[in-house]
Amino acid sequence: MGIADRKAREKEDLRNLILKSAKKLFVEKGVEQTTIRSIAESIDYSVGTVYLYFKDKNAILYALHSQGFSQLSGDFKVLYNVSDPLERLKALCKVYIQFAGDNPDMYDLMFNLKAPMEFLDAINEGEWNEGKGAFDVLHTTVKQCISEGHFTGHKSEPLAFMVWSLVHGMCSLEISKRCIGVNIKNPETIVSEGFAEFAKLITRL
Amino acid sequence: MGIADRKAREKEDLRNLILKSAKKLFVEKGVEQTTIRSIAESIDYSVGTVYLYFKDKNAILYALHSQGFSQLSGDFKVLYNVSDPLERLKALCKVYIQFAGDNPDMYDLMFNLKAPMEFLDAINEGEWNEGKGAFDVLHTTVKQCISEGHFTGHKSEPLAFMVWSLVHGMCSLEISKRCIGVNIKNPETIVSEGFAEFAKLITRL
DNA sequence: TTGATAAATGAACAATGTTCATTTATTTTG
DNA sequence: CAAAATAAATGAACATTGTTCATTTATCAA
Repeated sequence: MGIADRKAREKEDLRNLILKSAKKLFVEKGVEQTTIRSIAESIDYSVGTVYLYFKDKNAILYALHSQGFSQLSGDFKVLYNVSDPLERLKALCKVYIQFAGDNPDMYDLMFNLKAPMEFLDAINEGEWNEGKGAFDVLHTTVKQCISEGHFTGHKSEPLAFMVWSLVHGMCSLEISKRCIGVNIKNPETIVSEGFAEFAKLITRL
Repeated sequence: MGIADRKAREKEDLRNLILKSAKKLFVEKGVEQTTIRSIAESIDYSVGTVYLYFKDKNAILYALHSQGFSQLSGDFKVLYNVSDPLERLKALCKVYIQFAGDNPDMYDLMFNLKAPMEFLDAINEGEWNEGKGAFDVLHTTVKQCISEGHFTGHKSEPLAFMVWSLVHGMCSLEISKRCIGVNIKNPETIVSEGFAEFAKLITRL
């Protein structure tokens, strides 16, 4: 059916238009300041139409949340070129940090906002495939580091979690501007400096 | 003036009552679900009265934010008993993690919520003494580790930031339940296991 | 007792997320 | 092609929020 196809395509298009506009407004004005009305208005549709495509505001947040993880996964693809596991581990952290720095609002949405996860709870049984995929890349890399003789006596999963926590913590603190409040000398470069210390630290192991 | 004193005390009392009740509701129902009306109702005062004692909702959040840092600083006091800097550094992390685990909602309010920081921006020039104090304890400890021969070739401030990021990241990921979504085998123990890996790692340096 | 000051009230407002009866557009049917 | 059926879109209406402020009530000083 060509007509059904076209209608499906049109529905998909409008759905994407809503998401695109919502993301733009989120980045510009923040999640809380972005109203369904403003989203609707920005694409010249009525409020009700938005609710025809998304159950509620959290559903929009979750959809963007998913898009964010797709993008991050895409960014991770450059890691295929790095054969040495330890170098790949460090490169992975850098890609992660770069992503957070380039898309702070998106990062916040993905990791700090609770709304998308609540939506996830409500829908299925907490299955969060995007996040799982990203963590697996890290975990696998750590395992490869270990099997190449690094991190002797360490367990892969807690170690991977530790690395994730480290980079996530740096990005979160930077994004929420807690570094500035705490009077760090160079808030602009503290993340890369902090990570450099970590890289130095693990290179010897 | 005894009367003026009593009145000042009464004002202080009511202010604290509002805070106490607000904190209780925040912990029970979450920050967003707690309305000014519900706070007022729970202490049998009218909505307007709450606004007599706090400029707006963010002011309440910031007051609790400050209380949280006071509590954390208090918890840090046990560290005076630990003379070895490296042991003290590890103990500091443990106290931090313990605090976050015991008061997840408070921790979230202190480190993830943007509202209190926005309030801070609005009032004075981003001076955030409570946070500064807590970071200084960490920074000083790291410096002492270095002067005792640990972490050779590392810079104290970025290293302190790295440690802070690590524990903050672990606590944040745990509190926001991202660990569960990502299919970590034992989400209940991953924080202590992750930290154990870190402790093992720095003990050799 | 009375007037002034401070404290407390709650109705009212604007903004928000959300719903749903109604209208409009599109497709299918006779 | 007209009419019925289906799908899509609308926006007025509702409940709930943070916030304000004219009014009332309580407290104190003269």
